[in-house]
Amino acid sequence: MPELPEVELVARALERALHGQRIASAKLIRAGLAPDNTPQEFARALRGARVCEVGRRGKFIVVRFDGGQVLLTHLRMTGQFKMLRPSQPLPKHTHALFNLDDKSRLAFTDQRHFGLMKIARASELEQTKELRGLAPEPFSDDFTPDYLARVLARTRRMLKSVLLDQTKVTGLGNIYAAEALFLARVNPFVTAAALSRRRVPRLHRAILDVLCEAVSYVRARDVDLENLESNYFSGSGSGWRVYDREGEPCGGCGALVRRVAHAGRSTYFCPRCQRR
DNA sequence: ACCCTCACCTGCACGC
DNA sequence: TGCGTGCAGGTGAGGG
Repeated sequence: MPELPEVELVARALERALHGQRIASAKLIRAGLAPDNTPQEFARALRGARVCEVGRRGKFIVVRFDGGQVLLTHLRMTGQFKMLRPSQPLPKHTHALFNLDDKSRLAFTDQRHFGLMKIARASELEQTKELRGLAPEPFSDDFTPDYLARVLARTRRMLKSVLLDQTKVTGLGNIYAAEALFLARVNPFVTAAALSRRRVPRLHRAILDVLCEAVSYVRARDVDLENLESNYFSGSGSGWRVYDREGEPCGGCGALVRRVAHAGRSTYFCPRCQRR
C-alpha cells in the first residue's frame, strides 16, 4: 500500500534493525518473489553478508551488503517486513525469511503476491531494469519546477496519470497524486501539456509539500518494525484532504468531494477547487 | 511511440 | 450465516 513516505519509513526501520548485522541464512520461500534469481542464488548471495546500508530509490528499498551485493525490494501493494519475536511462528503469506547472526528473524510477507525482490551487483544497480529510467528523486536538486514543466509539456496524457508514472515523477501513488493535485488546486483530468505555465510551480510545490508532510510525520515517530501499519501516515490523523472522502465536504470550499474511476482506479477531487 | 486497460493475488466490507 | 460483488495505496504486458 506504500508510496514514497511509507517506503521511506520501512527503509529507515530496516536501517535501524539491520545496520551492521550479518545474515546467517536467507530463504526464498516463494520463488516468484524474486523471478530473476533462483532460490539457490538468493540464499548463496546473502549467506554471511553484512548489511552496510539500507536506503530507498523511488518506491524500491535498497539493502547494500559488504560483499557488493544489493537486495532490491518493491513492496507493491501489500509487501511487509516483519521482525519476528523468538519462537514466533512464520506469519501468513511469508515469502522470504532472513535469519540474522544475533538469532533474530526478519520475515517478508505479501498477501497479494505483487511484491518483488532481486539480488543485483552494486556496480550494476543503476542499470537494472528496475531502477533504470526512474525519474529523479523528488527531494533531489534535479526535481525542479523546470524539470516538471518539461515533462508535462511533452505528453498529452491526463495529469493524474503522468504523476503516477514513475519515469516522470517518482514516489507518488494514487493517494499522494490526488492530494498533491488538490493542494495545487489543479484538475486531475486536464491534459498535462495544457497545464498553464503559472500552475506548474504550484503543482511542483504541492508535490513536495504532501511528501514532506508525510515524511516528517514518519520521521517524528519511533519506527516499529513489528507494528509498521501503526506508523503509516494518513493525513496527520485528520485524514486525507480528498482521498477516500467521496461525498464529504471539501475542507477548502465545502463542495462535495467526488470520486471518478477509470481503468479500475479511483481519483478523488474537489469539483469546485479543482475546476478545469 | 504513445497511451489505456487489464491481469496479477488475497481479503475485506458491503448488500441481499 | 453465507454468498456474490466491488474495491484496495502498484505496475508491466499487451493491444489499439
